[in-house]
Amino acid sequence: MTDREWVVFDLETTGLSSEWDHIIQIAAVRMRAGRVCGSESFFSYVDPGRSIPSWITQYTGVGDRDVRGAPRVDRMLADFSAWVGTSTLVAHNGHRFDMRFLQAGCVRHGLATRPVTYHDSMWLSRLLWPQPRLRHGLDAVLERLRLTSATARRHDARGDVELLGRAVESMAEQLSRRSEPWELRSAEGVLPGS
DNA sequence: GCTAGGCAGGAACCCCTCCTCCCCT
Repeated sequence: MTDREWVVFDLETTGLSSEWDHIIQIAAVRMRAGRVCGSESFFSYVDPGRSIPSWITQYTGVGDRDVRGAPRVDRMLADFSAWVGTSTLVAHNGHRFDMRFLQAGCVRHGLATRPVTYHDSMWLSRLLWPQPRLRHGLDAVLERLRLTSATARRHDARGDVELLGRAVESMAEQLSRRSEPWELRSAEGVLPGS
């Protein structure tokens, strides 16, 4: 499963609804052969074209001043798509959150799209720890893996993607050591392209 | 539009429908 290149990414947005809300920050790291390539990262603020709600600034640390002059979502998505190339995307709760925002951005701007394969790192967590009633949120996963960082700021895309990259690395390594067969679920989303 | 939207997964029940909880910002 780790023979393909993976791009682990995280979005910060103005809220939870891909219909009503907008991306304000994206960060990503590339993984090769199951290892995060520290030198290969992607980061951008995104101008949502409207004021960022104060509770979102409190939550993420991202305010109007940060996104002023930043690319709009259509430009960011095009740049991100070029950077991703043929890699498989990975995001935490990406199936229900991040991938929907990527799709919504493409639809909103009428961008031609290409298919992109993705995994949800929550699926990795459920595969590794299938016990019922176990939580699989990022905080719970980080706690089980005993992953902390003195520098990574949670709820900033750069901080979250640093921690998520290490979590994905660790979970993939633990799964690869298993003797019994297993299969990681994948799905198809979209990025700009043709 | 604003602290909220919507899906996944389980239960009950027989193949969909309903319910509850999770998880992201």
